Formats: sequence, structure tokens, C-alpha cells
Amino acid sequence: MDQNSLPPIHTTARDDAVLKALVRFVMQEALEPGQKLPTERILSDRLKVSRNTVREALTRWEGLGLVERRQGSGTYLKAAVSPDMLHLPLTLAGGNDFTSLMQTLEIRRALEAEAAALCAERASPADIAEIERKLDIMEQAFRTLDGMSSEEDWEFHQAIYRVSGNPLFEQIIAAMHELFHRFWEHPLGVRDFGHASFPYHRTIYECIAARDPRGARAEALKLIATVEDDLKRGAAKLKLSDLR
Amino acid sequence: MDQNSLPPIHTTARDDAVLKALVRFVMQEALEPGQKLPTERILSDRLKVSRNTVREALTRWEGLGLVERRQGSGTYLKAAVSPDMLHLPLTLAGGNDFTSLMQTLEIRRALEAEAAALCAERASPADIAEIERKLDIMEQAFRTLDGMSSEEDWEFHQAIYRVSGNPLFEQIIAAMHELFHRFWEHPLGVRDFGHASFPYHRTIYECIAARDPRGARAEALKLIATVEDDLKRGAAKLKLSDLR
DNA sequence: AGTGGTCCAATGGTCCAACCAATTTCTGCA
DNA sequence: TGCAGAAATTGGTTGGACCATTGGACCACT
Repeated sequence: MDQNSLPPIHTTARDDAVLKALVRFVMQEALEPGQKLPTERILSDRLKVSRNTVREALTRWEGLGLVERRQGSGTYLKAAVSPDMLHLPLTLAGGNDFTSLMQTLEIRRALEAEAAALCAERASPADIAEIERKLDIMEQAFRTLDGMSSEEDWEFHQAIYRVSGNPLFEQIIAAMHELFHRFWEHPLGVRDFGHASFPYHRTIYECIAARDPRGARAEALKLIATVEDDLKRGAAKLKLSDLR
Repeated sequence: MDQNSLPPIHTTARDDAVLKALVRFVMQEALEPGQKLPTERILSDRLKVSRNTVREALTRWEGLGLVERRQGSGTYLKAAVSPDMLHLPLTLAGGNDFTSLMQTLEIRRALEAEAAALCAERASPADIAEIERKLDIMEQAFRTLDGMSSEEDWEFHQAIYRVSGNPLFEQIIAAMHELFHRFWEHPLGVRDFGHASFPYHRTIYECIAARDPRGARAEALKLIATVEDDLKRGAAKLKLSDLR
């Protein structure tokens, strides 16, 4: 008998109940990111639970980046909430060393390739025009600055994620991007970092415009490969300087 | 003037300090996942902070899946901790409807393909033998039960993630698997769900054994494609029954 | 009108002491 | 020896208190 499907009842779920009530409240009041939530004392009073319980619930939301608490000011909504949210807490061991960056890149390669393929399948003419616009801006910045501009580059990739039609791509990559933000900009002291990846932006775009998922996937893989090479070059350089 | 070079100062950080002390403790004692942490009362006493503060710190860790609290028993470590951990809190809107499952599958397709390719590149002979063992068990279960066994199937895929050499794959997929696990087992009432995906498990293994990353990637894509087809069939079925 | 200073109420952060609820451990009887 | 019930342990909750920071109100002076 499969008794594993039986016991998911938690008679006590005080703080969870608080969060559920908060979701209801936020939706009812149509609160948007940036707006202020009721104070802890008011919540504690209205929900008939102790203020500590309210605090534990809010602490969880704060940990999930849903909310920001400012002492003396209040608690502010930081992201949109919906009744059926999925929380995917990821804790990555290891910091900013070469290995961690490499592992992150492998994840990005996986998602980037898939997003490009989906994008090639689903992009509307308007979407394609939008991506081309971002591409033009990026290429312009590349020429004037004589190098990759991480800002415009990022916008180009974001556009692809968005057009892929699956918001999860953008969310996952955005979270990683925020984490490694500093290192994706000036990683390991390689001066012309990302230079080699430049031409593949256009080839990816062309595959998308031609509705060629396989091609888009392949070009995306090539792009990340060049970034990985840059990273390895940077690591080798560091190793050399360690010997001095 | 560049006033951006004046970053906000952060004076107080009680609960953060508690977490840092806890990291130090865990490493010093070489605690491994599954082992018990000191009780809240002891921590509160030793660290000279209130039990509430300890609780808030532990609540954060619990939210990150680092720790599990069992009332009446204790607080247990659930994952390895290191001083430089990076937390990636993802909150995804969307629930258990068809669209969400489909989007999840697209993420899984991306990661599965990449993991299979990496696995084909890096697997040692021992790794390959281990994967073959899991494959045999799965095929055995398939024949005796006349259908996919999600447990053994999951073990097979987990082995691939592990051999890929990048722990992020396993972590991300495991988190998603935990979220959707009810639906990955009995999705949408399709009785022979996953049946069609069966042969591709062996073809993936063969590509890995042959050190063929491209082939492994392609076979993994095919496998997920069959699952997507099953899902679409299930959705169509539901739509029909809605009309009655 | 603007600048700086002071005060004060609101709000999140911390603390304490107690009790509740689930779990584990111990005890004593059969 | 076996096991049911008591006792200790441990996380969960409560209510109340005080501290630290914030932001607005008010005021004096320029």
C-alpha cells in the first residue's frame, strides 16, 4: 500500500497561514512592488497571532527576496506575489573561484541554448524586430567602445529569454546574473573578455529570424564556448602570476 | 561629483552574526548533513543572544533548505555549508496547470541535455558502470511492473547529473523535482505516462559509454520530447472530458 | 525661502519569561 | 524482559517590554 500519499497534514501551520493571509491581502489591495505592507504590530493584531509569528513569516519572505524590511520605516513589497508561487531555494557552495564560475557557465550554456531554440520556434515578426533592435544597439556599442558592453549584451540575451515564452529562463538566469554580476563584467582580469563571442550574437539572431531552432541552439553553444575559453585563458594567466 | 562611491553602511547585523558563528561551528565540528545542531536554547546561551534572534537566523536557513527543524527532536543539518555560500532564491509564479508543467519541462530539457553531454565527456569507467547499473535496475523495474517506475527512473537521471561533475545540475533539478513530484508521478491521468521515453534511457547511456557528447545531447532531447508529447496527450484528454 | 537643529511618534530589531505541542528518554510495574 | 506511562527535551507560540533607526513636524536663525 502506498501510505506515502497520506500524511501531508500539518495541524499547526501558524506562520504558513500568516503568509497565505498576506498573499490574500496583497492581491486584494493590489499592492505592487515598492509599496508598503501593514506594520508588524497591525498584522499581529488583525491576524490574532503573536508579533513574533508575524516576524518569522516575514523573515521567510525576506529570505526569498519578496520583501524588504527597513527599521524605523516599514516593510516594503519587493516583487509581485501570487497565490501559487514556487520557491526554489538554491544554495551554491563555493564562491568566486574559477570552478564556480565555470559551473555557472555550464548552467548558462544549457539554458541559453534551449532558450535560443525555443525563441526560434516561437518568435513573432515583432519579436524578431525587437531582438534585431537590441542586436544593433549592442553592435553599435561594441564599435564605439571597442569592446563588449555588458549592459547592452545583457539586454540582447534578456530579449531572447523573454521571447522564448518561458519566464523561468529569464528568472533563473537573472538570479544568477545578479549573483555573479561583478564577475561577468571584469572576470579575472582578461581585458578583451567577451571579444570572441561578439560575432555569434548576430549568427544567433539570424537563426532565430530564419526560424531555425537547431541552428540557434548550435550558435548559442558556440557563443558560450568562446566565453569559456576566455575564462580558461584568464585562469591560466592567474596561475602564471601566482608563480612569480 | 561621483556620489555613487558612498555605499550605505551596515552597522547592526545580529542574526547575520549568528549565522556566521553557526557556519564556523559547523565547520569546526565537521558536521555533515543529517547530524543534529545544538538546540536553540544552547545557542542562545552560548552566543549571548536571545532565543528569538537565534530562531530568526535558523528560520532563514530553513527557508534556504540548509536545515530542517523537527519539533520535540531538534534541528538537523540538511546540506553542506561553507563560509562562502551563495543563495539563489527563486520564486516562480504559476501553479500546477498544464502551462507550468510544460515550462518546467523546458527547463528540464535544457539541463538534461547539457548534463548528458557533460557526462559523456567526463565519465570515468567506474561512472559508466554505475550508470549502467542504474539503467539495468530501471529496465528490470519496467519489465516487472509493465511501466515506468518513477523511483528508479529518477535514480538513473540523478546518476547522470552527478557524473556531469557540476553539482548545480543536480541541485536545480532536485529542487524542481521536489516541487512537482506528485505531478511527475501521476500526471494528468495518462496511464502509460513515460512509456514512450523508455528506450531513450538506453540510447543515452550508450552515447555516454561511447564518449559521444553530441549524441547524448540529442538523445536526451528526444527523451524529453516524448514526455512532452505524453503531457500534451494528457491535456487533450482533459479538455475532452471537460466538454462532457 | 532656505538651512540646520531638536524633538517625537512610528516601526523594525532584540530581549525575556513563560507556556504549548511534539518527540525522545527514562522509569517502574507486570 | 517487555512495555505503558511519566518525565525531560526541544521546537513553536505568546505577550510584553525596551532599544535603534527613521522620517516628519516644528522651530530658530539667516
